[in-house]
Amino acid sequence: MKLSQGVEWGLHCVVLLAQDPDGAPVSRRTLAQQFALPETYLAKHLQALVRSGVLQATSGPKGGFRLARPPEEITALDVLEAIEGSASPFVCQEIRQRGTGGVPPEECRLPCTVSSVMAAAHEAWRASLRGVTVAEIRERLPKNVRERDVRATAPG
Amino acid sequence: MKLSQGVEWGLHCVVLLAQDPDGAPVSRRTLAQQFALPETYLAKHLQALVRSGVLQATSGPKGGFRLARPPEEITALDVLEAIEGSASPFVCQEIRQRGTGGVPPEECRLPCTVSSVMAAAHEAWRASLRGVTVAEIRERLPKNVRERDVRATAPG
DNA sequence: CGTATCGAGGACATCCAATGTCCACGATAC
DNA sequence: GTATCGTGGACATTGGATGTCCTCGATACG
Repeated sequence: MKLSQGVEWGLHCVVLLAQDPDGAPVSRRTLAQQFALPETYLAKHLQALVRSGVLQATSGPKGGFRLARPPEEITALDVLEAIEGSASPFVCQEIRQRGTGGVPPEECRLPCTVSSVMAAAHEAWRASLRGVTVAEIRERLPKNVRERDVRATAPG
Repeated sequence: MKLSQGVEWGLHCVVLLAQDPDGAPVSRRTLAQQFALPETYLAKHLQALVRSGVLQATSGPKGGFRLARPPEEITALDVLEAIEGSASPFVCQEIRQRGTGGVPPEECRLPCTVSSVMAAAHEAWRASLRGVTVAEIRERLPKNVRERDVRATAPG
């Protein structure tokens, strides 16, 4: 089980954008340079965040990305599922229906017990992430990091 | 994020073995036929369960696998981490230290906030799985499945 | 002791998603 | 009009998951 590293990129970028929610849009180039990330690949994840309604994009010169909602209304789960998708990491293959111990389909209308246990764990995981907002993450950063100006060090 | 299907195989096999904890060992062939799984590949996962102390293996004719502990003392987490490993799905790449916004290493002795949030979610997930034992899963199976004899339909 | 049946473990092939790059296109500020 | 931006598709690369095969040691049975 492995999470895409795009999740880390997305979370850090969204938190960074939360440091100046109403400022000018920040370009993907600036965001990529901020963390030394490959720009075009980061762009893929930023696109996913736009499609999910977490970020808002602006075209043209002076364009870029900003938060689509106040950081208090964006949860870590929003960012994660925008990038990773919301599918459960456990996919039940219904092996109970196969082989010499096969259970007939008419007895398999409900998910099997194993599947239910895994689903409950996934929901606990989601609940944990849903309980943390981007605003809270920002508040928990060290003071000097929290108050950094995103655009200050962007070279020409 | 995706779990290995070996987790599903392992859970079903362990639950099956829990239906007759003190019976004769069940061979990997019988287990594979029970769910129509590829035998040699299933063997890899069974080996992992042995290495983690969940199963106990016996060599020679009449050999096979049985539970290493009573099913009340085996949790879903034990089985899952035997097969998937116990590493967190989120691996912090410390991107906060890189790029134009780089934080100096001496300020990074503690894990970053993003990493902490992800770690808490992972722990919530583990706690959920740790709260369910193999014995409980077995109890929640339909009666006719729960009482099936593992070896009954094994052909020669 | 000899043989057949079992698990352990390594070498190897295959497949697919994650990662990363590049280009054509439309939008927009100046 | 042009340069800068995001969008989206095509493409190459890579590593892990999946799956097979072979050798080895252990053991039950005669």
